[in-house]
Amino acid sequence: MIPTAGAGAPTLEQVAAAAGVSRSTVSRVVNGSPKVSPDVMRAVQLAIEQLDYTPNRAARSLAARRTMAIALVVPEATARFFGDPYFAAIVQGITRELEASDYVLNLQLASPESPSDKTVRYLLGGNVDGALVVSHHTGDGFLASLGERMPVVFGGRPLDPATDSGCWVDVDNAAAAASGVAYLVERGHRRIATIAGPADMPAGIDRLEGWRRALRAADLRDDLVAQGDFTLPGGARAMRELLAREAEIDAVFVASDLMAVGALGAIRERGLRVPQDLAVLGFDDSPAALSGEIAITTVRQPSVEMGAEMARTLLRMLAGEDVPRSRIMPTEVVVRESA
Amino acid sequence: MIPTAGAGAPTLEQVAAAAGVSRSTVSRVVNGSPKVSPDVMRAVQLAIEQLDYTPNRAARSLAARRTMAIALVVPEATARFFGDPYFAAIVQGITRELEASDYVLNLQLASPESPSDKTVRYLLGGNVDGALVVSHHTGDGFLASLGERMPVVFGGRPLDPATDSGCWVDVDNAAAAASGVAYLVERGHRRIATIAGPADMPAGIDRLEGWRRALRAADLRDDLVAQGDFTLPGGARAMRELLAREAEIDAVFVASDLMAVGALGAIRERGLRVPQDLAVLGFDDSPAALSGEIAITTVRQPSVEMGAEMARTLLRMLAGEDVPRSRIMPTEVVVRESA
DNA sequence: CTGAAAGCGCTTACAG
DNA sequence: CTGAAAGCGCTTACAG
Repeated sequence: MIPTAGAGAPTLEQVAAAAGVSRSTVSRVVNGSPKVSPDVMRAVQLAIEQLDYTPNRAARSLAARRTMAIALVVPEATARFFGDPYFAAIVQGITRELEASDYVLNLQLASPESPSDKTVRYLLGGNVDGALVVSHHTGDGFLASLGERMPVVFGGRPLDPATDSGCWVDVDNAAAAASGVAYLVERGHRRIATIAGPADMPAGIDRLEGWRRALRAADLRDDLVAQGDFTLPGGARAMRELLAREAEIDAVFVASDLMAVGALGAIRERGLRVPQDLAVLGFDDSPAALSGEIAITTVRQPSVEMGAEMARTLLRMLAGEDVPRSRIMPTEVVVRESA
Repeated sequence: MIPTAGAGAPTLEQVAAAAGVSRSTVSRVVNGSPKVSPDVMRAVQLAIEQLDYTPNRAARSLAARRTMAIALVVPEATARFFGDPYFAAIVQGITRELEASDYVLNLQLASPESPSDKTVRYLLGGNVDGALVVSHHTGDGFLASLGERMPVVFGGRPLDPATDSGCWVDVDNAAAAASGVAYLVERGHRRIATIAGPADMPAGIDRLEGWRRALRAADLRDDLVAQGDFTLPGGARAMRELLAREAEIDAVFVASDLMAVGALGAIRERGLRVPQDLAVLGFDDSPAALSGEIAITTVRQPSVEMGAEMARTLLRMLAGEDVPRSRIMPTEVVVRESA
């Protein structure tokens, strides 16, 4: 016999009867209303304890017109979501912050192109009170305008400031990348390539821009660009392409640590030493930077903290508070072995 | 001004009015009841379309006493959940199967020791109709007995057949490991070590047992065991330990591909060649097996398919169908470069 | 095949 | 500070 979930669970009505008060009063206690006398409060809490009462979520949602659920929307294939420690950090920050709240997190893995009908219906069908959107791409107008329909916090700046809505948490990717590349220049590197992130994502666009900016400031050539896709094999592929194109490269700025790990593999295949023959600078400071034999020097962004800040901001929006449109977090160059 | 989610959404009542029928009839159409005349059905569908109606999930849950939500419970730290491609495969299979259903998936990352109050309340509070539990450990009596409270499908056999409840999907880990080790023996290896998985998990216990069984069958010594934890650094650590203890090792069976990647790094540090000096056999056939420079020979388990099978089984339980208590999936040795 | 009505378990003004 | 009552938006026997 298969049991049924939540069958026979005690109701607020039963708690009220047990405590000898009205349902309204039990509701007030459950929701932490301040205007309940101490002794009544105690009686109700006792009854709740004895009956092991848990409020029915559906009934609560229906009556209060709030779901107490938040969607985490990630327009990426499952494999990429799980493959990049960056996401792990973001999720960790989010769950850490939500743990203390009454909200639950619902994960919506969408396709990178445009969200499925099911995702759209889910989001717009009143199933969540707000959404956290991470890793958004150009062309996803639906997500970009989601902020007009419900409270939304984006991880990363909007691609098109005109159409985009909602708040966001980000780092100054261009400045961060530029400071990393400036470090390479300072160390004496002159032929500096880059492995860029996707050209349809803010992080991809801005880090490339930062690399460019730093090279121009140093009067160096900015022609060595290989396109990456934020995956490990993509980083390896891009590095091979770079190596095939130009033998004189003495440093490479890779737009994510995971791609940097791939690049390191490609460099090793060619028998080159890191950092002696070729310096490698990553971005993120995710666990990937420390996963290989050589610790990767990287531009650190506080990913866990960014996830936490996203959640915190959404929680405040949900509580009706005013929040700043954007929050820019600090970055720093973390020097290790690879550069 | 922050918008409110789902505000002003059309109700079933409005659809009924627009279509000129009763609410009951609209409900029947929405739920695909067969006893609705074709023309009425068409009229209702038209009204639904025009109003862009989506049923209110909370109201539906409350009235039907079903949540249309499934929990995915993973008693692992965020970092491990995201770090191992095995989980990615499982989730991929699950979401693929659920995509076509009306159920949504709620991720519950719990601590490996015992689930937090919030997780327990969430599961028992009638928030989901059933649960999928992956990566369970000894000592988690709550999860083990969850099957007595609601429909549950486990990924992996129960640790204690007596107290455990619910259904499960698994491979024959012992037999699979034994066949892999038999392959190593066949290739002429004689001093075969193992890096085991956690001793509090079925997969850890059974793969170790399989390694042992195959060695004894071949009259070889089974004393070279190092304890791993299913993480990459853990695999590297265990391999270093093995290498320090015994110089004559000519092969190692590693209980997961991710640990095998770590082991490969440790072997390279020692200047040994794979597979010439030391053969490495992994387990899973996850993307990790192909992530490095050398393709890892591994014991394949159909992880995506196992996730899909778990979801399928739960869906059938939820539909009131009888399902087999367990389902054992096939495995095979995939020969590549490392052994 | 269709509708009227009760009810799912809560919250929330409104009175007092 | 507390309670009676309406109502949230659905589903589901029950009649017909």
